[in-house]
Amino acid sequence: MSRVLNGNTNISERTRDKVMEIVKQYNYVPNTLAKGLASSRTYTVGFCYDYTEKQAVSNPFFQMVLQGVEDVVYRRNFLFLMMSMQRDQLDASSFAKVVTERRVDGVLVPTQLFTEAVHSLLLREGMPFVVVGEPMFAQPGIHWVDIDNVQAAMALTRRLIDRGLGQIGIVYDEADKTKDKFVLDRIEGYRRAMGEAGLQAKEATLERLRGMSGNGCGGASQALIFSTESLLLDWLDEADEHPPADSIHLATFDRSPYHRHIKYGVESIEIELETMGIEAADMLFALIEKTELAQPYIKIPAK
Amino acid sequence: MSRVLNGNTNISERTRDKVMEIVKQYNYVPNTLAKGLASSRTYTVGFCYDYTEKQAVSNPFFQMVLQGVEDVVYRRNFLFLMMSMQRDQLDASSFAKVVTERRVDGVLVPTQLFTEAVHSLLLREGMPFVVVGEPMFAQPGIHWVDIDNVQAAMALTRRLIDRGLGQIGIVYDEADKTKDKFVLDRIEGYRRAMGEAGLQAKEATLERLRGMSGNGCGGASQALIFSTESLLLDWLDEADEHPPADSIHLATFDRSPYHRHIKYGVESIEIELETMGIEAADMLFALIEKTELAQPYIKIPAK
DNA sequence: CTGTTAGCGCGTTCAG
DNA sequence: CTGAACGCGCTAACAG
Repeated sequence: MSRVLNGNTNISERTRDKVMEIVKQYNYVPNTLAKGLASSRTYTVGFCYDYTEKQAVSNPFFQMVLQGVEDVVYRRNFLFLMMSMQRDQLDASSFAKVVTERRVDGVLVPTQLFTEAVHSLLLREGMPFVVVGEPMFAQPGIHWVDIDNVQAAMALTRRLIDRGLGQIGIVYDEADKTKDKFVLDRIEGYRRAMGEAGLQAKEATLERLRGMSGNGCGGASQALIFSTESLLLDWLDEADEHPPADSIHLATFDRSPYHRHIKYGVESIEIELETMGIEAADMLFALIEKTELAQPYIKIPAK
Repeated sequence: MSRVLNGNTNISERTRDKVMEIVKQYNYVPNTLAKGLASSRTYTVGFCYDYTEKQAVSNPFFQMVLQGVEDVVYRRNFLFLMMSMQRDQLDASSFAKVVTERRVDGVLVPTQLFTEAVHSLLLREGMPFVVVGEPMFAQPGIHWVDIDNVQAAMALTRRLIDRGLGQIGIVYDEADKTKDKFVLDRIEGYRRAMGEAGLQAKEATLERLRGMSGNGCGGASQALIFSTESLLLDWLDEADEHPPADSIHLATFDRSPYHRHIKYGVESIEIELETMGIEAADMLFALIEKTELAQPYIKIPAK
């Protein structure tokens, strides 16, 4: 009986039909748990998320990536489990529990959560995994998918340059720089675009910008690119107190419907979060099925 | 052996210790699947979410509620599964799959997704459930938890009144009104607060407001309360084209860090989404354990 | 109190 | 090609 349901070939037409009929009759639903117990697979993948990140700040990231993941997971007839994890509280997390109990066939881990401790746990348990976002530390055998932040920053910068803006600065946060790889990539992309246009790159933290306030909050820039959205919000706070002298353009990597209602124009670039979720899930399934992967990682270009 | 792990009382100290030692020694991890198969429980609850809702619009709702849910789910040593569902595509949804395969012990369903079809499926399968948000249709035996939107609207309205604003209108969308119960509640709360203050309530759709544009986009109001955030965004779009003649205050029920940077002041009220998640999950566990519930539903007051 | 055994519902043999 | 038996790891019921 299990043979017909699982598409085994060695089955006569007649038997198959007979089984199918009874299946319909009793409207039989296979028990995934039992199936899993017998085949030692769970037909479930896990998605790990940051418990500490309580910010309700417009965070399309989470939802969009999830959307993509769910898409392919559903198509494969899998389900997916959410696993919370507190930073540096690995043992107490439901993530650790799920992995050690082997309640999933593979996991997706956001780069912010992918510490060396997480990595070794995964390795020890032999659990397939894909990191969402480029990992903060390089190690052979780690598969990941990320947005091509260098390329996105170049595109965004070029867009400002094409507008005739020559004085363009980029704002970053010192702490983010060591914590999030994408901040470095965005700065890098900005530099390249400026270099190609023969313009001078100017990088500053919010504090440095404040020091240059003789020229307003923009430090003599016509445009400011914010490496993260929260920096943009911080800058806006300060601009309320000390408005910049000259007109200024703002730009960021996240989109918000509020942008067009801000006093200053806010330019942004579309980042394909959903695609990232899809690619990550596809990669994970390849690992689960031990398919040979063409490449250890994928970078998704922004449009 | 199963007896000691599951906290059975009829066990001698000596045996318990002996078992525990061996457990440590082999660092044994119980297999939840097998446990589930034997006890016909899954130690998992499902959270159903809207697949069609692709809007990355500042939607703290989802995340915040999830946060609360995860909190209590984790504390109970359960896990939770995400189940997508397309509106009016019940059969094809992973929600239906999870429920009929009994891969969870109970589910949480957002009111927007809680149709009669969903209800009868749940009933047929005998699956415990809690609706997140007040259901659109009344039926005995449905348990739900919601924000007290009437109270929240009253609080928000009063806050505007206390500011000395007398001409306060509320904006709603005709379609939302039939689809989302909370819109009705918010209008109701607004009415009450206005009534108590002896002020005249003025309700309008965005279209009606446009008609009154002789007096600007606000229709002679000093303040506008938007029943949903997307309406606020729509209004802002129109205000860019035809700015209101007089100064105007805006108010809404969702918070966004962008609000304070909008040309007009935006007042908002804190809605305790996380609490809603906690209460919903608690209620679900009560149902799963067949505990007697004090009340069929819970309304959470806004601060 | 404790050791033993029969399923839970499937996949996977192994004979026929 | 097909039916039957066994085992996945655990709980629950049954004797001791």
